[in-house]
Amino acid sequence: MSSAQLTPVSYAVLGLVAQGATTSYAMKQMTAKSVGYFWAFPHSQLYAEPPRLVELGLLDEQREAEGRRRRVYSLTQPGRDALENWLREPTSEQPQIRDTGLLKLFFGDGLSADEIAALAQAQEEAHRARLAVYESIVDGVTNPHHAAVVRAGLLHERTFAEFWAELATTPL
Amino acid sequence: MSSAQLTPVSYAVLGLVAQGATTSYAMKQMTAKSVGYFWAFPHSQLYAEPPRLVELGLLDEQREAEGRRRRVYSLTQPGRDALENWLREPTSEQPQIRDTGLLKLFFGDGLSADEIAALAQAQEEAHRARLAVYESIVDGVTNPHHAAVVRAGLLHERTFAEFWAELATTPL
DNA sequence: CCTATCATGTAATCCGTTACATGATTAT
DNA sequence: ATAATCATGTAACGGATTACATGATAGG
Repeated sequence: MSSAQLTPVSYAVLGLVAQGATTSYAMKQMTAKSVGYFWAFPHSQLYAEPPRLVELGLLDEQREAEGRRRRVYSLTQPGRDALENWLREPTSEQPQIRDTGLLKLFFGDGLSADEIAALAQAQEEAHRARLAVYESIVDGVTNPHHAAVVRAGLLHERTFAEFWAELATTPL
Repeated sequence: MSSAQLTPVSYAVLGLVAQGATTSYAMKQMTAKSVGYFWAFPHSQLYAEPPRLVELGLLDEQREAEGRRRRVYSLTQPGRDALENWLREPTSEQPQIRDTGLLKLFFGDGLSADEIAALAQAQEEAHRARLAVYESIVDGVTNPHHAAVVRAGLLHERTFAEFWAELATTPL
Protein backbone atom coordinates (compact mmCIF):
# COMPACT_ATOMS: atom_id res chain seq x y z
CA MET A 1 0.00 0.00 0.00
CA SER A 2 2.87 2.31 -0.91
CA SER A 3 2.06 5.07 1.50
CA ALA A 4 3.50 7.82 -0.65
CA GLN A 5 2.74 10.95 1.28
CA LEU A 6 0.03 13.14 -0.10
CA THR A 7 0.75 16.56 -1.48
CA PRO A 8 -1.43 19.66 -1.23
CA VAL A 9 -2.76 18.83 -4.67
CA SER A 10 -3.82 15.44 -3.37
CA TYR A 11 -5.84 16.99 -0.59
CA ALA A 12 -7.22 19.61 -2.92
CA VAL A 13 -8.55 16.87 -5.17
CA LEU A 14 -10.00 14.97 -2.25
CA GLY A 15 -11.61 18.16 -1.02
CA LEU A 16 -13.00 19.02 -4.41
CA VAL A 17 -14.54 15.59 -4.78
CA ALA A 18 -16.00 15.95 -1.31
CA GLN A 19 -17.60 19.19 -2.44
CA GLY A 20 -19.19 17.49 -5.39
CA ALA A 21 -16.69 18.01 -8.18
CA THR A 22 -16.76 14.50 -9.52
CA THR A 23 -14.80 15.08 -12.73
CA SER A 24 -11.48 16.74 -13.39
CA TYR A 25 -13.14 19.43 -15.41
CA ALA A 26 -15.52 20.23 -12.59
CA MET A 27 -12.54 20.54 -10.26
CA LYS A 28 -10.99 23.00 -12.64
CA GLN A 29 -14.20 25.03 -12.73
CA MET A 30 -14.61 25.04 -8.99
CA THR A 31 -11.10 26.25 -8.27
CA ALA A 32 -11.01 28.75 -11.11
CA LYS A 33 -13.03 31.45 -9.41
CA SER A 34 -11.77 31.15 -5.91
CA VAL A 35 -8.78 29.39 -4.46
CA GLY A 36 -7.24 29.06 -7.89
CA TYR A 37 -6.45 32.75 -7.85
CA PHE A 38 -3.68 32.31 -5.36
CA TRP A 39 -3.03 28.62 -5.50
CA ALA A 40 -3.28 27.73 -9.13
CA PHE A 41 -3.64 24.12 -10.15
CA PRO A 42 -2.99 23.61 -13.87
CA HIS A 43 -5.70 21.44 -15.34
CA SER A 44 -3.18 18.75 -16.14
CA GLN A 45 -2.64 18.28 -12.44
CA LEU A 46 -6.33 17.87 -11.86
CA TYR A 47 -6.33 15.15 -14.50
CA ALA A 48 -3.13 13.49 -13.32
CA GLU A 49 -3.70 13.43 -9.59
CA PRO A 50 -6.96 11.46 -9.36
CA PRO A 51 -5.47 8.26 -10.85
CA ARG A 52 -2.78 8.39 -8.17
CA LEU A 53 -5.44 8.64 -5.49
CA VAL A 54 -7.35 5.76 -7.06
CA GLU A 55 -4.15 3.77 -6.89
CA LEU A 56 -3.90 4.56 -3.19
CA GLY A 57 -7.49 3.54 -2.64
CA LEU A 58 -8.62 7.03 -1.68
CA LEU A 59 -10.82 7.60 -4.70
CA ASP A 60 -13.09 5.36 -6.69
CA GLU A 61 -13.31 5.77 -10.44
CA GLN A 62 -16.34 5.10 -12.64
CA ARG A 63 -16.16 5.45 -16.39
CA GLU A 64 -19.16 6.93 -18.15
CA ALA A 65 -20.69 4.49 -20.60
CA GLU A 66 -21.54 7.01 -23.29
CA GLY A 67 -20.74 10.45 -24.64
CA ARG A 68 -17.44 11.78 -23.39
CA ARG A 69 -16.84 8.61 -21.43
CA ARG A 70 -15.24 10.70 -18.77
CA ARG A 71 -13.89 9.46 -15.48
CA VAL A 72 -16.19 10.16 -12.57
CA TYR A 73 -14.61 10.04 -9.14
CA SER A 74 -16.00 9.51 -5.70
CA LEU A 75 -14.48 9.33 -2.25
CA THR A 76 -13.82 6.00 -0.64
CA GLN A 77 -14.01 5.75 3.12
CA PRO A 78 -10.23 5.83 3.48
CA GLY A 79 -10.23 8.87 1.20
CA ARG A 80 -12.77 10.63 3.34
CA ASP A 81 -10.77 9.77 6.45
CA ALA A 82 -7.57 11.07 4.93
CA LEU A 83 -9.25 14.33 4.05
CA GLU A 84 -10.84 14.78 7.47
CA ASN A 85 -7.62 14.01 9.27
CA TRP A 86 -5.74 16.51 7.17
CA LEU A 87 -8.36 19.17 7.79
CA ARG A 88 -8.15 18.71 11.54
CA GLU A 89 -4.42 18.34 11.78
CA PRO A 90 -2.67 21.61 12.66
CA THR A 91 -0.76 22.90 9.66
CA SER A 92 2.92 23.30 10.27
CA GLU A 93 4.34 24.23 6.88
CA GLN A 94 5.17 27.86 6.44
CA PRO A 95 3.03 29.63 3.86
CA GLN A 96 5.02 30.71 0.86
CA ILE A 97 4.50 33.94 -1.01
CA ARG A 98 6.13 33.66 -4.37
CA ASP A 99 5.99 37.17 -5.64
CA THR A 100 8.36 38.06 -8.42
CA GLY A 101 7.88 41.74 -7.72
CA LEU A 102 9.21 41.32 -4.20
CA LEU A 103 12.10 39.32 -5.53
CA LYS A 104 12.99 42.13 -7.90
CA LEU A 105 12.70 44.64 -5.11
CA PHE A 106 15.03 42.55 -2.99
CA PHE A 107 17.63 42.58 -5.73
CA GLY A 108 16.88 46.11 -6.87
CA ASP A 109 20.18 47.62 -5.74
CA GLY A 110 21.14 48.10 -9.35
CA LEU A 111 18.01 50.02 -10.22
CA SER A 112 17.63 53.76 -10.15
CA ALA A 113 15.00 55.47 -8.03
CA ASP A 114 12.87 55.94 -11.12
CA GLU A 115 13.11 52.31 -12.03
CA ILE A 116 12.11 51.29 -8.53
CA ALA A 117 9.16 53.64 -8.76
CA ALA A 118 8.19 52.13 -12.10
CA LEU A 119 8.35 48.65 -10.63
CA ALA A 120 6.28 49.76 -7.67
CA GLN A 121 3.65 51.39 -9.85
CA ALA A 122 3.34 48.34 -12.05
CA GLN A 123 2.97 46.13 -8.99
CA GLU A 124 0.41 48.42 -7.45
CA GLU A 125 -1.59 48.35 -10.62
CA ALA A 126 -1.48 44.58 -10.82
CA HIS A 127 -2.64 44.23 -7.24
CA ARG A 128 -5.45 46.72 -7.75
CA ALA A 129 -6.58 44.83 -10.82
CA ARG A 130 -6.66 41.63 -8.84
CA LEU A 131 -8.44 43.41 -6.06
CA ALA A 132 -11.12 44.53 -8.51
CA VAL A 133 -11.60 40.94 -9.63
CA TYR A 134 -12.09 39.77 -6.06
CA GLU A 135 -14.53 42.56 -5.36
CA SER A 136 -16.52 41.63 -8.42
CA ILE A 137 -16.90 37.99 -7.43
CA VAL A 138 -17.04 38.05 -3.66
CA ASP A 139 -20.78 38.59 -3.49
CA GLY A 140 -21.52 35.78 -5.91
CA VAL A 141 -19.72 33.13 -3.90
CA THR A 142 -22.32 31.19 -1.99
CA ASN A 143 -20.19 28.72 -0.06
CA PRO A 144 -19.18 30.61 3.10
CA HIS A 145 -15.80 28.91 3.29
CA HIS A 146 -15.02 29.86 -0.26
CA ALA A 147 -16.20 33.37 0.47
CA ALA A 148 -13.89 33.60 3.46
CA VAL A 149 -10.95 32.61 1.30
CA VAL A 150 -11.85 35.25 -1.24
CA ARG A 151 -12.01 37.78 1.58
CA ALA A 152 -8.52 36.81 2.61
CA GLY A 153 -7.35 37.38 -0.93
CA LEU A 154 -9.05 40.71 -0.94
CA LEU A 155 -7.30 41.83 2.21
CA HIS A 156 -4.01 40.64 0.85
CA GLU A 157 -4.35 42.54 -2.40
CA ARG A 158 -5.34 45.66 -0.58
CA THR A 159 -2.35 45.40 1.71
CA PHE A 160 0.09 44.91 -1.10
CA ALA A 161 -1.44 47.58 -3.32
CA GLU A 162 -0.88 50.02 -0.48
CA PHE A 163 2.62 48.78 0.16
CA TRP A 164 3.66 49.35 -3.45
CA ALA A 165 1.81 52.64 -3.64
CA GLU A 166 3.81 53.96 -0.73
CA LEU A 167 7.01 52.65 -2.21
CA ALA A 168 6.26 54.41 -5.48
CA THR A 169 6.15 57.78 -3.77
CA THR A 170 8.72 57.30 -1.03
CA PRO A 171 12.30 56.86 -2.16
CA LEU A 172 14.30 54.20 -0.41
CA MET B 1 23.81 28.43 -26.45
CA SER B 2 20.79 26.44 -25.35
CA SER B 3 18.70 29.36 -24.22
CA ALA B 4 16.83 27.39 -21.58
CA GLN B 5 14.72 30.01 -19.95
CA LEU B 6 15.77 31.11 -16.53
CA THR B 7 13.69 30.40 -13.48
CA PRO B 8 13.19 32.64 -10.46
CA VAL B 9 15.92 30.66 -8.74
CA SER B 10 18.25 31.52 -11.58
CA TYR B 11 17.66 35.22 -11.13
CA ALA B 12 17.88 34.89 -7.38
CA VAL B 13 21.32 33.37 -7.72
CA LEU B 14 22.42 36.05 -10.19
CA GLY B 15 21.10 38.69 -7.81
CA LEU B 16 22.79 37.16 -4.82
CA VAL B 17 26.12 37.04 -6.60
CA ALA B 18 25.61 40.65 -7.64
CA GLN B 19 25.15 41.49 -3.99
CA GLY B 20 28.40 39.84 -3.06
CA ALA B 21 27.40 36.32 -2.15
CA THR B 22 30.11 34.55 -4.05
CA THR B 23 29.60 31.06 -2.65
CA SER B 24 26.52 28.89 -2.31
CA TYR B 25 26.77 28.98 1.42
CA ALA B 26 26.87 32.75 1.43
CA MET B 27 23.73 32.76 -0.71
CA LYS B 28 22.05 30.58 1.82
CA GLN B 29 23.06 32.91 4.62
CA MET B 30 21.95 36.02 2.79
CA THR B 31 18.50 34.69 1.98
CA ALA B 32 17.94 33.07 5.36
CA LYS B 33 17.10 36.27 7.24
CA SER B 34 15.08 38.07 4.64
CA VAL B 35 13.55 36.94 1.40
CA GLY B 36 13.95 33.31 2.40
CA TYR B 37 11.13 33.72 4.88
CA PHE B 38 8.54 33.81 2.17
CA TRP B 39 10.40 32.44 -0.80
CA ALA B 40 12.49 29.63 0.56
CA PHE B 41 15.33 28.24 -1.47
CA PRO B 42 16.57 24.91 -0.14
CA HIS B 43 20.33 24.93 0.05
CA SER B 44 20.53 22.18 -2.52
CA GLN B 45 19.07 24.55 -5.05
CA LEU B 46 21.68 27.14 -4.26
CA TYR B 47 24.33 24.53 -4.89
CA ALA B 48 22.71 23.10 -8.00
CA GLU B 49 21.76 26.26 -9.83
CA PRO B 50 25.14 28.01 -10.19
CA PRO B 51 26.65 25.24 -12.38
CA ARG B 52 23.72 25.66 -14.75
CA LEU B 53 24.39 29.36 -14.97
CA VAL B 54 28.06 28.71 -15.56
CA GLU B 55 27.02 26.42 -18.38
CA LEU B 56 24.97 29.26 -19.85
CA GLY B 57 27.87 31.65 -19.55
CA LEU B 58 26.15 33.85 -16.99
CA LEU B 59 28.46 33.04 -14.12
CA ASP B 60 32.15 32.41 -13.86
CA GLU B 61 33.46 29.78 -11.46
CA GLN B 62 36.78 29.81 -9.64
CA ARG B 63 37.86 26.95 -7.46
CA GLU B 64 39.68 27.77 -4.25
CA ALA B 65 43.15 26.30 -4.18
CA GLU B 66 43.19 25.37 -0.51
CA GLY B 67 41.02 24.61 2.47
CA ARG B 68 37.48 23.79 1.55
CA ARG B 69 38.27 24.24 -2.14
CA ARG B 70 34.87 25.74 -2.59
CA ARG B 71 33.47 27.15 -5.78
CA VAL B 72 33.53 30.92 -5.92
CA TYR B 73 31.23 32.53 -8.43
CA SER B 74 31.22 35.87 -10.15
CA LEU B 75 28.97 37.51 -12.70
CA THR B 76 29.98 37.59 -16.32
CA GLN B 77 28.85 40.51 -18.43
CA PRO B 78 26.05 38.46 -20.02
CA GLY B 79 25.05 37.43 -16.53
CA ARG B 80 24.91 41.01 -15.37
CA ASP B 81 22.89 41.94 -18.44
CA ALA B 82 20.45 39.11 -17.89
CA LEU B 83 19.92 40.21 -14.31
CA GLU B 84 19.47 43.89 -15.19
CA ASN B 85 17.04 43.10 -17.97
CA TRP B 86 15.00 40.92 -15.69
CA LEU B 87 14.94 43.60 -13.01
CA ARG B 88 13.66 46.22 -15.44
CA GLU B 89 11.21 44.02 -17.25
CA PRO B 90 7.65 44.36 -15.92
CA THR B 91 6.67 41.21 -14.08
CA SER B 92 3.62 39.51 -15.50
CA GLU B 93 3.33 36.30 -13.51
CA GLN B 94 0.69 36.28 -10.85
CA PRO B 95 2.07 36.04 -7.34
CA GLN B 96 1.15 32.81 -5.65
CA ILE B 97 0.25 32.44 -2.01
CA ARG B 98 0.56 28.83 -1.05
CA ASP B 99 -1.03 28.77 2.34
CA THR B 100 -2.17 25.41 3.61
CA GLY B 101 -4.35 27.07 6.19
CA LEU B 102 -6.35 28.82 3.49
CA LEU B 103 -6.62 25.57 1.59
CA LYS B 104 -8.07 23.89 4.64
CA LEU B 105 -10.47 26.74 5.16
CA PHE B 106 -11.59 26.42 1.57
CA PHE B 107 -12.39 22.76 2.09
CA GLY B 108 -13.60 23.18 5.64
CA ASP B 109 -17.23 22.36 4.96
CA GLY B 110 -16.84 19.14 6.87
CA LEU B 111 -15.51 20.85 9.97
CA SER B 112 -17.58 21.98 12.91
CA ALA B 113 -17.62 25.59 14.03
CA ASP B 114 -15.28 24.67 16.85
CA GLU B 115 -12.86 23.02 14.52
CA ILE B 116 -12.85 26.04 12.24
CA ALA B 117 -12.18 28.21 15.25
CA ALA B 118 -9.31 25.95 16.26
CA LEU B 119 -7.82 26.18 12.79
CA ALA B 120 -8.20 29.95 12.81
CA GLN B 121 -6.56 30.28 16.22
CA ALA B 122 -3.64 28.11 15.21
CA GLN B 123 -3.19 30.15 12.05
CA GLU B 124 -3.41 33.41 13.90
CA GLU B 125 -0.77 32.24 16.31
CA ALA B 126 1.54 31.14 13.52
CA HIS B 127 1.21 34.49 11.79
CA ARG B 128 1.82 36.39 14.99
CA ALA B 129 4.92 34.34 15.64
CA ARG B 130 6.20 35.15 12.21
CA LEU B 131 5.30 38.76 12.72
CA ALA B 132 7.38 38.80 15.88
CA VAL B 133 10.34 37.42 13.96
CA TYR B 134 10.06 40.15 11.35
CA GLU B 135 9.77 42.82 14.01
CA SER B 136 12.87 41.51 15.70
CA ILE B 137 14.98 41.65 12.58
CA VAL B 138 13.63 44.60 10.64
CA ASP B 139 15.84 47.15 12.36
CA GLY B 140 18.96 45.14 11.82
CA VAL B 141 18.59 44.93 8.07
CA THR B 142 20.86 47.53 6.56
CA ASN B 143 20.18 47.12 2.86
CA PRO B 144 17.13 49.33 2.20
CA HIS B 145 15.76 47.00 -0.45
CA HIS B 146 15.97 44.06 1.88
CA ALA B 147 14.35 46.14 4.57
CA ALA B 148 11.48 47.04 2.27
CA VAL B 149 10.87 43.37 1.58
CA VAL B 150 10.83 42.61 5.28
CA ARG B 151 8.33 45.43 5.73
CA ALA B 152 6.12 43.83 3.11
CA GLY B 153 6.30 40.57 5.00
CA LEU B 154 5.44 42.38 8.18
CA LEU B 155 2.33 43.94 6.66
CA HIS B 156 1.30 40.62 5.25
CA GLU B 157 1.59 38.80 8.56
CA ARG B 158 -0.31 41.51 10.32
CA THR B 159 -3.10 41.33 7.75
CA PHE B 160 -3.41 37.59 7.98
CA ALA B 161 -3.17 37.47 11.75
CA GLU B 162 -6.13 39.82 11.86
CA PHE B 163 -8.03 37.87 9.26
CA TRP B 164 -7.74 34.65 11.23
CA ALA B 165 -8.41 36.38 14.51
CA GLU B 166 -11.70 37.65 13.19
CA LEU B 167 -12.56 34.27 11.78
CA ALA B 168 -11.90 32.67 15.15
CA THR B 169 -14.53 34.81 16.81
CA THR B 170 -17.05 35.19 14.00
CA PRO B 171 -18.87 32.05 12.96
CA LEU B 172 -19.23 31.52 9.23
C1' DC C 1 42.73 15.08 20.48
C1' DC C 2 37.94 14.28 19.98
C1' DT C 3 33.51 15.67 19.07
C1' DA C 4 30.01 18.59 17.46
C1' DT C 5 28.58 21.47 14.20
C1' DC C 6 29.45 24.11 10.24
C1' DA C 7 29.85 23.89 5.47
C1' DT C 8 29.59 21.72 0.89
C1' DG C 9 28.11 19.01 -1.93
C1' DT C 10 25.57 14.57 -4.60
C1' DA C 11 21.86 11.32 -5.79
C1' DA C 12 17.44 9.83 -6.76
C1' DT C 13 12.87 10.31 -7.06
C1' DC C 14 8.87 12.51 -8.29
C1' DC C 15 5.98 16.25 -8.99
C1' DG C 16 4.70 20.15 -11.75
C1' DT C 17 4.87 22.59 -15.93
C1' DT C 18 4.40 23.16 -20.72
C1' DA C 19 3.10 21.69 -24.83
C1' DC C 20 0.72 18.66 -27.75
C1' DA C 21 -3.37 16.37 -29.30
C1' DT C 22 -8.00 14.91 -30.07
C1' DG C 23 -12.98 14.14 -29.17
C1' DA C 24 -17.52 16.27 -28.12
C1' DT C 25 -20.83 20.23 -28.26
C1' DT C 26 -22.62 24.39 -29.60
C1' DA C 27 -23.33 28.25 -32.56
C1' DT C 28 -23.86 30.16 -37.14
C1' DA D 1 -22.13 21.66 -42.41
C1' DT D 2 -18.46 23.85 -40.58
C1' DA D 3 -16.00 26.36 -37.48
C1' DA D 4 -15.15 27.56 -32.98
C1' DT D 5 -14.65 26.44 -28.45
C1' DC D 6 -15.43 23.43 -24.73
C1' DA D 7 -13.78 19.46 -22.56
C1' DT D 8 -10.52 15.69 -21.68
C1' DG D 9 -6.82 13.89 -21.72
C1' DT D 10 -1.26 12.39 -22.67
C1' DA D 11 3.73 12.95 -23.06
C1' DA D 12 8.08 14.57 -22.03
C1' DC D 13 11.17 17.18 -19.81
C1' DG D 14 13.26 19.46 -16.17
C1' DG D 15 13.42 21.38 -11.76
C1' DA D 16 12.51 20.94 -6.84
C1' DT D 17 12.48 18.35 -2.80
C1' DT D 18 14.26 15.07 0.29
C1' DA D 19 17.84 12.25 1.83
C1' DC D 20 22.27 10.90 2.05
C1' DA D 21 27.08 11.68 2.68
C1' DT D 22 31.51 13.64 3.69
C1' DG D 23 35.11 17.21 4.53
C1' DA D 24 36.60 21.25 7.34
C1' DT D 25 36.82 24.01 11.49
C1' DA D 26 36.25 25.27 16.12
C1' DG D 27 35.56 24.34 20.92
C1' DG D 28 36.25 21.68 24.97
